[in-house]
Amino acid sequence: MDKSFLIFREHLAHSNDFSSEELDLILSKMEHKRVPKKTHLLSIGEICDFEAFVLKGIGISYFIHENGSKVILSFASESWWLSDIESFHRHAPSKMCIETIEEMELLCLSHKDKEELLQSIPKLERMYRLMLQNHLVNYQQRLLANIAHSGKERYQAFIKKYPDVMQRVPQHLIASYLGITAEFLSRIRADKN
Amino acid sequence: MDKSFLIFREHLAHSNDFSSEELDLILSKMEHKRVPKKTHLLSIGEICDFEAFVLKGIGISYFIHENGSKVILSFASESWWLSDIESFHRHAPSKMCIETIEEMELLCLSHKDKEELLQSIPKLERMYRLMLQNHLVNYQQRLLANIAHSGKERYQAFIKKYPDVMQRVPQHLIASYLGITAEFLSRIRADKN
DNA sequence: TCAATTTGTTGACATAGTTCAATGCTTTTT
DNA sequence: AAAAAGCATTGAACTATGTCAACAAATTGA
Repeated sequence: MDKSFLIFREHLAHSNDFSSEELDLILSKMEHKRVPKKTHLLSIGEICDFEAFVLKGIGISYFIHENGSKVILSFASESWWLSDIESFHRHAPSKMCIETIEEMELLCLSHKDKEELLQSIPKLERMYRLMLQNHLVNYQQRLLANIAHSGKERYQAFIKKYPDVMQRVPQHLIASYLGITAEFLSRIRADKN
Repeated sequence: MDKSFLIFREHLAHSNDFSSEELDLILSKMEHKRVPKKTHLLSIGEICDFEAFVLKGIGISYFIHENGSKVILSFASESWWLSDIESFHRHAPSKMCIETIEEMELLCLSHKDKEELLQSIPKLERMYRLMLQNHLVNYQQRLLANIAHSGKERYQAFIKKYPDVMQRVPQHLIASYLGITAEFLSRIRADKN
C-alpha cells in the first residue's frame, strides 16, 4: 500500500477507532486518482458520483452566478473532502462545479461502494455523521460571519484560519469565497491598518 | 397516545419506514413539553441537552453580535427541529440562544436517550444523517444567497419559501435572518417594484 | 383602560463595497 | 523569446445598505 495513503489512515484513526481489517476494507474501495491542475471534476448538471479525500493538492467547488462570475463555495486541500454532497446523495444533477487548482491526488469513493462500506462497517455511519456535523457548523459560522462581520474582518479571520490556502490560490477566488470583489480585497490588503 | 403526536409520526414515516414498535419506542423517549411564548430554552454558555421536534408554535435560534443585536440563525415552526447541534453533540457550552416566539409544543429528546435510541434502532442513524444533509444544503444555499443576491432578492425568496413564518414573526427578526437591517427591510417592502 | 413596551415606517445623511476602465505584472502557451 | 492569458492594483464615480433620530401604530401588561 502506498505510503501517501498514510494521511488518510491517520484521518480515519483520528476520529474513530477502526480495526486494521476495517481500515484495509475501506481503503480497498477507494480509488486513487491523480488529476492535473485546472481540471473539471464535476460540471453543472452532472451527477456527482464521488466523495474525494484530498491526499495532495487543492481544489474548489463553486456556483456560477447569473452574471457569469464564480461564487466559491469551498476550498479543499490536504485532509479535506471534496464532493457535492447534495448531488452525491440524492443522485441529483449538480448545481455546482468542482475543479482542481493545483495537481491533485485523491482517494475517491463511489456511491455504490460507500453504501457497501456503510453496510459492512456500521461505525462508519457514525463517523460520517460527525463529519457532516462539522461541516454544518462551519457553514453556520460562515453564514454568520457574512451577516455580522465586514469584508475586512472576514479576510483577517480567513488568513488566520487558512494561511496555506491564501498562498496557494489566486486572490480573486478568495475574494469570491469571502463574498467581496477582487478589487475590494486588493484594497483591504493594501490598507496599512 | 396524544393525537397531536401524529405530526411527528408522519414526519418519521415520511423519511423512513419504521415499524410500529420502533415508532412507539422512539416516542416513548421523547418528552412532551409545552412552553409559553418569549421563553428562553437555551442561553449562551449552557450545554444544550435537547433536540426538539416542533409540534406547534414557532421559535428562533440566534447569536448575539458584538454590538448587542441579535443575529437570527434559524426559525423553527411545525415539523422542524430546534436545537444547537454543535453544543448538543459535543457537550460544549453553547454560543447561541434559543427561545420561543409563540407558545410552543415540543417533543424533546435528550442526548442520553438519543444515544440509546441510536443503539436500538440503527436505521435512525441513517435518518438523522439525511436530516443533517438537508440542513447542510440549506445553509449552503443561504450562504450563497447572501453572497450572490441583493437584500431584496433574498427577501422575495424568503416570503416565497416561508410564507407562514413571515406572518408569524416580527419583521425585524426576519431582517436579521436575511442579513439586513429592519429599516432596510421596511423600505424594501414599501417599494412598489 | 391607560401606560408601557414593542414593532414598523420614514427622512437625511453616511459608508462599505461595487463597477468600470486603465495599467503593469506574472504565468502559461506557442 | 514573443505573444497571450490570467492576475493584481489603483482611481473615480456610483449604489446598495447602514445609521440615527423621530414618530406612528400595534401589542402587551397592570
